[in-house]
Amino acid sequence: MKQSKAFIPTLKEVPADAVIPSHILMIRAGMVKMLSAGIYSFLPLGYKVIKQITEIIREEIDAIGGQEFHLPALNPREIWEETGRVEAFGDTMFHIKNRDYVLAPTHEEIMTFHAKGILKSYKELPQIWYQIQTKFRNEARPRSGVIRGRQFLMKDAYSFDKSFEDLDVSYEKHNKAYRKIFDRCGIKYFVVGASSGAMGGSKSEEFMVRSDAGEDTVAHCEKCGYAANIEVAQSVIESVPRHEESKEIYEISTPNVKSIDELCDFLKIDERETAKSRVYICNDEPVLALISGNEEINETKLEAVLGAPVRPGRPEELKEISGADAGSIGPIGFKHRIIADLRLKDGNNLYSGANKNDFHIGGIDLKRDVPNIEYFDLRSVESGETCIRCGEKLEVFKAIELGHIFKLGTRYSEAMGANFLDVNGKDHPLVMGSYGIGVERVLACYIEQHYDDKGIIWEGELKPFDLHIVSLNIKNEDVRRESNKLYDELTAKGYSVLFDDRANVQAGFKFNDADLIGVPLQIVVGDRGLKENSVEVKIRKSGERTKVNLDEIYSKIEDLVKEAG
RNA sequence: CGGGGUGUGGCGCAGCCCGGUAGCGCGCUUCGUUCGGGACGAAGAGGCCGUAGGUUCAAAUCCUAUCACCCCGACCA
Repeated sequence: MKQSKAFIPTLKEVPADAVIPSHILMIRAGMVKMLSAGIYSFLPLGYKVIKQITEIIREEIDAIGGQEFHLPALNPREIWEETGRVEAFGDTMFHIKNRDYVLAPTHEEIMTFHAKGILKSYKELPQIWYQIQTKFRNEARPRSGVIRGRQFLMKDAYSFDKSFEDLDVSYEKHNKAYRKIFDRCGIKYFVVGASSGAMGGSKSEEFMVRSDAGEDTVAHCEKCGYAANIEVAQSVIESVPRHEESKEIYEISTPNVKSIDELCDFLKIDERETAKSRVYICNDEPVLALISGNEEINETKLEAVLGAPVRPGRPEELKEISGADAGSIGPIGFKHRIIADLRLKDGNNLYSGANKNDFHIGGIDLKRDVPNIEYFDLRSVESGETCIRCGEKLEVFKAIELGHIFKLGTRYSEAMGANFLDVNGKDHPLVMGSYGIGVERVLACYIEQHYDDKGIIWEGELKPFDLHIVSLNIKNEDVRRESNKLYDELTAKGYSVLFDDRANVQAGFKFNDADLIGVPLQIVVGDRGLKENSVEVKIRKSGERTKVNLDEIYSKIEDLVKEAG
């Protein structure tokens, strides 16, 4: 590809609207251009990489028996009514104004529609069907470039099995295929097990990539691979000590002391000697949640414990419920349900609010003084805490969900009546799995993990080109002749080559463009080197440059391509 | 949806407070010089200042409405 003819509109300046590295670099390298919020055009360079990603996905899904479909994005609304998902998606689903169609946000219903009445016998199972197509979701807030868009390219596969045991097999095939796909893409990822909850599915796992631009917070153990969403993550933590001797309860005047910090300051005590109170309303009933010191209650865990949504009590309600305002509430004399974080289990000699403004109580023994207390895991895991599985340190960080494999079960087949006949001629709903990959996210995540201050650094299978010939001063006849010769021969040898043959572009400009685009190997052809019959080969990743005699350039390139991938 | 911010040439921005008919850098066109890490000179092209109303002799600038985009949060997979 000759750059003088290629449409690769690189940008020197950082676009005002882009914030995260991958977004900035994709725009600057001329890979994408935004059309509207969350809607991007892929320009030739970006699309080239996208095609390579989808090719890897195709190979690996085909290898486990997948068959590719091409499905409509425009769907009759009624098919989505059958499974109740028009309501479930709500405003996230795009509706067509002048006909009763919706734009498909995913394709469970459509695949199930095709299975229905056609996959009639257990003999035809299992099937793995997939597609790589654009999905539409009316995201309230698109962000981070291509990572959360209103339309996005997704590979989604669906498996159809005759039993849950067979589903396990299909699921495991995808699990392995996904690892191969992301490994081949050169992405560092980890797998988070997620309990799939109310969807009726039994198991789901998310393939995640660490990134500040992520929308999920996870706890991860580098050593043993334990990974969990912060909403369910656990760690080994020390409970507050139970002292030999339990003191008697006593009231302390604590004027204007509201926060735990203020309380510790005022009484010259450690935060572990305190129990913080938060009042939540659940099913219109107040619940007092106690947590050690200044830790935060994890509301998702709380909701799981209580089995219903919660909301923090409003300031004006608190006095009515407890007799005091926030900052002076505590378990002693609290008339409603009391639950506490495990860390506080059987703690004694604790300080907490007195349910009387400007007073706290000391000498609290939860075992003695709060007999109805219940203990649960209510706190969020924090970085540096101990892994429950291997004892190493956990890290807590943001992550992007790249892929999701999910045992659906019969939710869709039952709702839509997609049944098959077993050996005995008996009707059963197809047992389904669904497996998604955000294709553009793969690209964005790759860049998030492979860049420096100059630009993108391509390696491995995703690289848009093997080689970048950078010809300095192509008006010089020797340079022109040798560059063209190199370009023709390297292309003939089967390398994909980007050739910066632009006249009237300064050397520095070309170097910077080449670093920005990030092809792994640059071959710099200039008259200076040609006088010694040599060109310079630069490895983009290390910045290392070597003079190579033209006589041995092809063998050298062969070695370097192998090395640099 | 709540909070904050921004809309001025292809890109990045100044001008707005204090109204007087639009400017800078990059990019683009032509010519010349240059030519190994984003060159230099000269001459050009390109904007009804997001949109719609209003105030005023006069609006990029003041007022109102509206739209778009970005960030934080909520929501979502």
